[in-house]
Amino acid sequence: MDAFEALADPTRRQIVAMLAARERNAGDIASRFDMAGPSISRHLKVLRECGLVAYRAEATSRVYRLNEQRLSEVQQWMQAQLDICRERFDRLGEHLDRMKKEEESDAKG
Amino acid sequence: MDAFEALADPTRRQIVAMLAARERNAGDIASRFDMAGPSISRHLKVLRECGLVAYRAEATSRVYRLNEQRLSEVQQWMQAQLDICRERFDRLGEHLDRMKKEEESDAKG
DNA sequence: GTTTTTGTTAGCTTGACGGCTAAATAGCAT
DNA sequence: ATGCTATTTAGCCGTCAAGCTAACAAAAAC
Repeated sequence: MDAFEALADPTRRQIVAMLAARERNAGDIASRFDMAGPSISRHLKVLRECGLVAYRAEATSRVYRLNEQRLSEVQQWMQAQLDICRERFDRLGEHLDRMKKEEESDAKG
Repeated sequence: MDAFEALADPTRRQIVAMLAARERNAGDIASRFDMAGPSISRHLKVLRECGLVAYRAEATSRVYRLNEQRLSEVQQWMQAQLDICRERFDRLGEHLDRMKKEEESDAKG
């Protein structure tokens, strides 16, 4: 499952948001959801496998952290589409400006 | 289906990218995929219903365009998480700087 | 070494998604 | 009116995601 699919799930987005603020162990994360432990564990696995989070073992617990790099890749795709869209919009503005000027000079000439 | 789920599908992301560049009618979009027309039509419906695209009727065809606003909302969520993550990282940097300074003044004193 | 704590894996069920073909709808042309 | 083109809707099917419970693994504590 890729990062886009992983982020499609609201529970996983919440986990990402939690880890953006600070790292947490699996139990801490699970305790904040009204959902069985194994279900959260699976969500964490999905996030791990697509590279959105990583963890380190610490005694019996696993401390998860967000992988800012992978999230950034997704963000950049969104940004790129917006840029393309807005750049086109800007061009349209310029185009209309040109049309307006030509119209004015036509009126004069 | 919300915008995050809609963007989880690669075909729909391609459509979004196509429409970021310029508006296109349904047939034009469909022709660029090795997939039956109705399948693309369904993808367009999903994108419509979550507000990522809109269309206007033009003769027998429907001209689709990207709704930059909705895409922007998704982008902003990503950005917010990254900001939180990076702000924390910056704080850590400052913290380490403080520690280093204290260490230095300890060495002197 | 057994028990406790913490977390993951296995196995099952259910519901939704995404593809297809066939049929319906809507505008345009003749 | 009839047919032509563009697009969507209906209905079907296979796959897969996400939830649950029960079982397993590994480190820590006693």
